[in-house]
Amino acid sequence: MPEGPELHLASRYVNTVCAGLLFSGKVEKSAVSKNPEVPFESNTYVISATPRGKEVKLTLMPVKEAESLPLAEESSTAGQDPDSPPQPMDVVFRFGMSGSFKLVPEAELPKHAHLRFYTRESPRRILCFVDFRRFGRWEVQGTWQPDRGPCVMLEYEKFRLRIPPFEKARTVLEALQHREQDPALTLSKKVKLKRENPDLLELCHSLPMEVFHLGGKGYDPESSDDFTAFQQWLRCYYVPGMKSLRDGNGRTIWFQGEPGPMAPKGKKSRKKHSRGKADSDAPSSKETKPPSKRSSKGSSSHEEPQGTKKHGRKKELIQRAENSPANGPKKRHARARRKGSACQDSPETKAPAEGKTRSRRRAAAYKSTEVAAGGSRKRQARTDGPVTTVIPLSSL
DNA sequence: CGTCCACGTCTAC
DNA sequence: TAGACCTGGACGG
Repeated sequence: MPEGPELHLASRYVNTVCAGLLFSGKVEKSAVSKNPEVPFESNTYVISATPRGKEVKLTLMPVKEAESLPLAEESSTAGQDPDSPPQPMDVVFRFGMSGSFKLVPEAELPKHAHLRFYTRESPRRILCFVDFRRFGRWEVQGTWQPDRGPCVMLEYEKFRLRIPPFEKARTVLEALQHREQDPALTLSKKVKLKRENPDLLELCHSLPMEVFHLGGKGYDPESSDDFTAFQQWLRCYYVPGMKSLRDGNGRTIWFQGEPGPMAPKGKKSRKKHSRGKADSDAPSSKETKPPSKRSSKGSSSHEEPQGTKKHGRKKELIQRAENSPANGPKKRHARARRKGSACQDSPETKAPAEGKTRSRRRAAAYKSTEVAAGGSRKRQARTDGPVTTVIPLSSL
């Protein structure tokens, strides 16, 4: 679950479920993951988490057991000097598109659990890093990525610093200044006005905060099938009647009203998927199909959202929205597909068949702040938050 | 069955 | 600035 607020919630989840929980042994990595092994081993350790933007740091902290050093017992330290206790270790995670943490009974190891921390209890449990698409990364003894933007949850004030170097951005910020209210007002009045009439920068913070306060409704591995609260919260993303366009990076931007003067015009041909190189993980097959060319042009931004039009999603969404008993029989899951896909992910487990279909229609509406940020962000900067390096005046 | 799409980075041209 | 990296659900034929 990759959005900023969700990583924040993931961190809280880990700290909640792991509070007072003792872990033991080695950290186990799935065979298919290309991420590094985590060479940590301890008889007894605890786990805590720290969030920052779109990263979460797990700290593995060995616990000194005051009384438990019976000599014979320490046989389990493979490559470790028995005399020196294991050192604490930090592991920094990025979640990619689908990463999450989940604490489960050992008997219920989920599919795609690529990193596993075992508890010490008798029926063991496992804290898993679950990531079915495997875009997530972790780094042993990692630190926060240096060129990331500030955390919208914890470092919001940094967004107010560093006036962007380009004129238009400065103009915009000046415009925000000019919105300042009457200096004669009391502070509480000013705060109140600001709350009622938030500017762009204000929203960069308040939106993720709102998601965070949805709490378990938005991110909760225990009841991860229920996204209704989050969907209710969304105003544009996949909301019927809203428009969407693809930006220069091929990302679909949802919005209401006019797209603005910087809207993508040309609509270049889409990315195509073709070659897939046979990985040890991949199901072989002949991947030599010609680049399927389809050039969807003409991004008529009025009309319906492009994505919805093409695939009838709008219908689907309206249907969902109207999914009340009064609407008569829907054919909804007319064909419940049960594909027994070759799950190479966790070969050693019999992947509990888990038939729930999770809704995919959930994501990052708060990201819509990027719409206003225009396309000119710093080259390499990751999109942790609205690191609005340039906010063209015209886009406001 | 094939195509398209999805909450994000990375890196090779 | 395109692909690459992945899995899997929805949909079209």
